[in-house]
Formats: sequence, structure tokens, C-alpha cells
Amino acid sequence: MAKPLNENDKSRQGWKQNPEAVKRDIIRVAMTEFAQNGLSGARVDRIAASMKTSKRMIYYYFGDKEGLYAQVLEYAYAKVREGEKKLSLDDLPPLEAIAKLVGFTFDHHRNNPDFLRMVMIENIHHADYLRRSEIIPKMNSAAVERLEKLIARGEADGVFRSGLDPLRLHWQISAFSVFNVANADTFGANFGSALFTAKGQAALRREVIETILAYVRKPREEETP
Amino acid sequence: MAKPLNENDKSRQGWKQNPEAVKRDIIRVAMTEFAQNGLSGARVDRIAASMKTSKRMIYYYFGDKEGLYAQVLEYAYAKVREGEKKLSLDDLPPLEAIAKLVGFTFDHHRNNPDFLRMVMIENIHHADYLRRSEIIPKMNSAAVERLEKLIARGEADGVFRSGLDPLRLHWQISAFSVFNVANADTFGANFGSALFTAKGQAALRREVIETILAYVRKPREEETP
Amino acid sequence: MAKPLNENDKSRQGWKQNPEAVKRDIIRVAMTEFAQNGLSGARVDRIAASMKTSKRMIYYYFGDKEGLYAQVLEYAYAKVREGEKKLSLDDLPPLEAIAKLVGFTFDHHRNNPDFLRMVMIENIHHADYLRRSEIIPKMNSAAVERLEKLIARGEADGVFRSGLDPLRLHWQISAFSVFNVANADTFGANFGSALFTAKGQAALRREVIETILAYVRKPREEETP
Amino acid sequence: MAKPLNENDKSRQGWKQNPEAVKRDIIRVAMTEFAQNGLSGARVDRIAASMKTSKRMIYYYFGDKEGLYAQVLEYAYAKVREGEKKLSLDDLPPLEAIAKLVGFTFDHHRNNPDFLRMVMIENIHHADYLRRSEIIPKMNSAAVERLEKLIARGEADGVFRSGLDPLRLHWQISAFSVFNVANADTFGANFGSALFTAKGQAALRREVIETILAYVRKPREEETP
DNA sequence: TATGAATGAGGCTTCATTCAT
DNA sequence: AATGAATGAAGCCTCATTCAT
Repeated sequence: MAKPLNENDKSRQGWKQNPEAVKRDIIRVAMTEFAQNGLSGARVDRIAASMKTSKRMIYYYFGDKEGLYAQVLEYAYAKVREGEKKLSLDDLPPLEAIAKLVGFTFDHHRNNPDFLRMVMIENIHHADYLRRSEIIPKMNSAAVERLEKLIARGEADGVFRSGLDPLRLHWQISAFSVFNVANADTFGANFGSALFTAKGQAALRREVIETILAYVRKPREEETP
Repeated sequence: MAKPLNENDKSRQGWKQNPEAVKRDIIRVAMTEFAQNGLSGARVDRIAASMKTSKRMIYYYFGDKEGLYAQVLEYAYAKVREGEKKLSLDDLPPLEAIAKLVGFTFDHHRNNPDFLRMVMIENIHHADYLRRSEIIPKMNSAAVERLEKLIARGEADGVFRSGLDPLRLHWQISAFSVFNVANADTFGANFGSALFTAKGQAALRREVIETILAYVRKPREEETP
Repeated sequence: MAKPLNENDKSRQGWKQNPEAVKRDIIRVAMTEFAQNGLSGARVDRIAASMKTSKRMIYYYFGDKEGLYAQVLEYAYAKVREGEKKLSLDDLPPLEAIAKLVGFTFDHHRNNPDFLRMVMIENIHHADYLRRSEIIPKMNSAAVERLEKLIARGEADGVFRSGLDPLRLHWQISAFSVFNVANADTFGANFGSALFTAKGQAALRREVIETILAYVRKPREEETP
Repeated sequence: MAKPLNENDKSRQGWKQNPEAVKRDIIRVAMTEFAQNGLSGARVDRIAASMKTSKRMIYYYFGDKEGLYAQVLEYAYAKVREGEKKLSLDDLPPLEAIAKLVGFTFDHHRNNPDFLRMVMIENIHHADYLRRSEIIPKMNSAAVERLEKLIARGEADGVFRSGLDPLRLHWQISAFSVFNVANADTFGANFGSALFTAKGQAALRREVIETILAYVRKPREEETP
């Protein structure tokens, strides 16, 4: 009742005295700025201009530009890893589970381009900030563990090629899904944008799934004892 | 501090009066700087400090920092595309040719990490500078055309799956080869560096080739009429 | 981060509701900060971080940083002048009293380096804050008055040179005792630290006493009528 | 002829392209600012406003504020030590030479208050910048060496007390001469300004000389064998 | 052609202080 | 009486770029 509903109105300062909301606001705005311009290209003033609070708060809560960047990176990972939890594969036959996983990853990365831009920027910085994070490493085990279980099921069922490595399989799926987004601009500029239309992406998605399936699937030779 | 008067007899002051040599020197040094730090992270002063000539020459020959960056980008593409010409596939059976092509691309990208960093940086900049180049687009057709011919051969020989799209196949091969280098730092930080040791890379290389082959190869069902 | 609820039973929140104790705590902490860093070099945040109470209290009790500085200065003078009261010279022969006074002053200043740093800082500020104090001027008469009496005794006893000026004599004693502490760092850096070891200080102390005595003592020529 | 005579006219930029002149100008202006306000109290913008060149040059030539401060400190020492060379004592009898030296030092420090303010500021900083200087230590030996020679002469002539230590004697002379300037403001505020009028200073000067002489002079007891 | 000197504009960050509860 | 949150003003410094010779 007392608090104004219009959060975007800077003069209605109902969001004040709510540190978590202020920090979230800063991170949200900063993520766009960093994702678009990189660490050195980002401008603190531009971030401040888009925030509900004053520039000073960036330093109050994050210390400096790099501190803010580090937090944005953690936030980006947390959000994307959170989204991955939605996927459940346990009640599907192994090959269908693989197909679903690849399709889901492909879509998930497409839907989070800013996350992938942060990842690219981190690679420019040799993953220095990621390595310093204490929480990001904890988020990463799930994907590979899920694949580990799935491979075990597929091998037990006799539908998977033997000797599959979960980490390398994860690498392959990531390669396709990341490259599709992270390198879209240069690939498009070099070879045309056909692959990046709705139709082109649908075809690519099908093909990527098919490629992984073709690799994972047990070849005929292995079938007979 | 003081420049030696007699670096070696042949080149002593010989690079002066030779604009092309001066430009090449600048570009070579600038490529390292841009590849390591990105466009906004690169420092004109650092480039100048590593050069044989003075900072003023950068502006004399390239106008400004962005002009230099654009030239470096073109140089990077030219060098890598030049290297790709060494590969000849025509005298190999189609499947072996594919295997060789994938392996070569994987290796070639590994051997040119600075080129891939420039590509990532271009993606951060939405490929704006690449798009403005007049020479880069001309260099790119070869790869896809070569695949086109190869696919035709493979289909004619009855060893390739039907309906393969050369552009999408190029995309897949690129995805693996680019991701391997461009995302090595974050992937390594997230999942360990096992895949990036000499042994890990060899296994990955084999697997990548096998994956593409598994996809390209005509499946058993298609064999019988 | 979180303050313990039970620091120790007696003082638990006991200093609250006790404005004088809070002010003393602030002044004590602030004196260290000002003495170490000067007025402009001191940081309100650092003072606050070392206090038992919050930063807001500084402004509540002292108005602003300069107000706090002024109070710290007064406190520093009060403490040192208080210490000087311990010295009684009345029951000693005049020359011995001088020797004791010089030695005491030398020691007293050595034992209160923060006071002397405040004095130096005040000199940097042209003694502006000292001049505005209402209580400091009242504390200073004692030293000169004591010397006045002592000189009278010494002259009456015929052991002192005639025409001694108490203010100038106080100035001489101060010069030695203050310089010894206030300029120890630069003197040591320029000429080595030999004079500032325990042994060096002892020798210096003896010499300083001897110098003042040599000056104060009635020369032989004056002895005979 | 071609160069404008009016160096103060900013629009006549004849001083340009003369790095040494520019650096000297900056140092001269900066010394006033640092001497008046200390290191943290000094404002780069204020220095810039008083200079003939732009603020940017401070960073071009001195790196940062601390770098400039360090250079100013060296300049202050160099200038004062240079001035001390003017004094020659060799053709005077030892006691007269001491009197002249003390009087000269007293005057010299009075005439260079900004130097002494720099020294005080250095003491606030624990002589950190002085210690890092590579040239200041080399300037300091002269004063003590001169005293060493003088003491040797005085002892040989039988007019000096035996066992005089040159370093400690230098310390005494410095104590008086430095204190007189460095602590003038607080001493004046505490005890009145009588000692700092022309007349007061003359009396003080005489007394300081007399005090040192009284100490140095061989006492009567020592005269007879 | 070539260079060391010079710079305006704008970047990041810190500071003492006040606000809202 | 007390506090954590918040801030405007101003500080130091860096950058790509141009000038003067």
C-alpha cells in the first residue's frame, strides 16, 4: 500500500533500503553492458545511467569495475545452470534422452546469448575471473554427471557405442551449441545468414542432433556377438 | 633504451624507406596486442613500444586504432586462409578425404590461436569490422566449395549419406575446431584441463573425426535398394 | 561481520548510554589515525572501522572531520600537559633541577610520539586549529612559569648565568626534545640510525643535558666580582 | 629574438618543446602546493592551474602524484644542499667557524621554509620517499664531514672540548635551526609570537650560537694539564 | 619520412557526509 | 541514541590522438 508500484520511477524510491534489490538491479544492467562491450569496453557511467540507483552504489557493493564484472559472471553462470535443471531425462529411452539433451542445450544457449557473450569475454581474459570464483566450479559437475548416468544406461541397454567418454561427449554437445551462438556474427558475415534464420536454425538443430546420435549409436558391427 | 646502430648489416635502417616492411611490422605487433586484449583493451602505446618504428607511424599508415584493427583482422584471415590452401583432398577416397579435412582443420585452428582470438573479438563486436572488409569475403568461398565437390564425389561413390549440405557440414567442422581453441580457457576452468593436454587433444581429435564420419557415412539401411 | 552479543559481561552494551565513553573511544582511535596520516590523509571510514560504535556517531558528536580533529588535538595536548605535572623540581638545587627538567622533557616527548606527530601536523596547517582552541592556551603557561621560578632561584644562588630568558630557554629545551622525535625519520634516513638506537639516544640525552647546562651555568669570568 | 620574452604568457608558447623547462616549471609550482598542503592535501588540479603547461604533462613526466612528490622532494634537498656549499669556514679560527656555521644554518633554514615543510611532510610519511631516493643520500655527507674537519682543528688548537662527536653536533645545530622554522606556528600559538619578530629572531640567533659555543668550548678545568 | 613532446576528453574511483528507519 | 544504506562532488589518472620540428 505504502510502497509505490512503479519501480521504474526514480523519484519513487520505494526500492531503497533494500540492498539485495539494489544489487540485483546493478547486476542486471551491468550484465547487458559487459556482454555488449566486454570488460574494458564497458563504461561504468553507462551502467550507472541505466540503473535505478546512483553510480556510487556500484563501488559500495562491488568495490570496483572488476568486482562487478566478477559478480556478473557468477550471476550469468548461476542463471544458466539453474535453467538446465529443468531438463529431466530419466524417463526416456537413452537415445531419445540424448536427442532431447542436445536439442535442449542447443535451444538453451540460443536463448541466453548474453551468457555466451560473457563466456567469450572470459576466454579473452583467459578465464581469469572464472577461475577466481568460488561458486562457479560447484555448478558445473551436474552436466557431466548427468551424461555419465545416461551413458551407463545406454550401454546397459545395448544401444550406445561402447567406450563413450562423458566429458568428451559433453564437449561435443557444447561445441555445437556454443559455436552456433558465439560465432553467429562472423559465420554469418563470412558465409551468409541462411543458417541463422528460423528455418536455418531448425535444420541445423536437427542435423546437430542427428550427428551426435550417429556417433553415440552402436554401429551394426557391434550388434552381433 | 638506445637503439643499436648495427642490428645486423642487412637490415640496418633497411626497413626504413620501405613502407610495406614498416606496415607489416606494425601489423605483426598489433595482432598480438589485439588478440590478447581485444579492441578496447589493446593499447596503442604498448603496440608502439614493441615496434621498431615510432607511434606516429601507426597513425600515418592506418589513420587510427580502428583502422589498424581492421587491417590486422584482414591480415589474420589472409594468413589462415593461405595456410588452408596447402591441403589437397582430390586424390583421396571421399571418406578418407573427410577425415583428413577434419583433422587438418582441427590442427590448423590449434596452430593459429591468435587468429581465433581475433575472430572471437570480432564476434564481440558483432562482426562489424569483418563486414566492412572488402577482401575477407573473397577468401571464404574456397572452404565451402571444396566441401561441395567432396560431397558430390562421396554421393556419386555411394559412400555418403544423401542430402548432405556443404555449408552445414562446414559449420559442424568449424564448430568443433573453433570451440576447441576459442573456449579452451573456460572449458578448462570449468571441467579440468584433461582434454587440453597432448594426450587429451589427440583423443579429442580422433573423436571429432569419428563423429563427422559417423554422420557423413551412408547408414546401412540406405545401402540396400 | 556480525557483532558478538556478549563481548564480555561487564561491558556488554555498557558503553552505550554513556556518551563520554563513546566520545573517548572515538578520540582515542582517531588520534592514531590522524597522527599517522595527517588531517587530509586520515580516513573517516578507517576511524569508524576501528571503533566500537558506528560512523554516524562521529558526526553526531563531532559535527565533521575537522571537528573531530580539533578535539583530538585538544585531547593530545591535555594528556601531555597532564603528564608534565608529575615533575617536581622545587626540592633540587637549580643546576640539578635544570638537568632533571631537560632529561624529563626529552623522555616525555620520546614517550608521546603521537602527540608530536599531531604537533607537526598542526604546523603543516599553520596552527589554525590550535589557535581556535579555547582550552589549549590555558595549559601552556605552566612550563614557562616553572622555568621562570627556577631561573630566579638559580640567579639568586649565583649558579646561573645572568639574564636568562625563560621563554627562550624553554624554546631551546623544546627544540632538542621535539626535533629528536619529530625529525627522527628524515634524520635517520639521511645520516643513519645510530643516534636512534637505545645507546645512541642515551648519549644524545646526556649531551643535550650537558649543552643546556653549559649554557645556563655561570661562566668562570662572572664568578669573581 | 624569435622567442618571446614574456614567459608568463601562456599563449606565447616558446617554452614548448623544452622538456627540462617544462619539468622545472611543474616542480616549482608543485613544491609550493606540496609544502603548503602535504602529499594527500595537495591537489593535482591546483598545481595544473598554476602551471604554464597542461595537467597531462604531470603524468607524462612524473607518472603520478607520488612520482611528482618524490621529484619535488629531491629538488628541495638539492636546492638547499647547493646553498650550503656557499659557506666556507676554513680560513676562520675554530670557535669563530662554529659561530659562523650555526648562524648560517639558522639563517639558511629560515630562508627556505618550503624545504622544511617538505621535510616535516616527509616525517609524517616516515621518510618513505626520501629513503627511496637515489640522489638525496649522496648530498648529505658534506655537512657532517665539514664538522669533522672543524672539530679536528678545534681540538688540535686546544680550544674545543675533547670527545666531540660530529654527528651529534650536527644534530644539535639542526635541532635549533629546524625547530625554529618547522614549529614556529605552534610555538607562536602556544607562547606568543615574540620570538618570531625580527628582534626576537635576532636574540634567538645569538642565544643559539652562544649555546653551541658554550658546549663546544673547552671548559676551564680541562685547560691545565 | 619520421619523431619526441604535448594534449582534451573522458575514464575509474574515493571522499566526507546525509538519509531513512 | 543509534545504524546500515546511500550519495554529490571531486579526486587521480589514462587514452587515443595531434603538434612542432
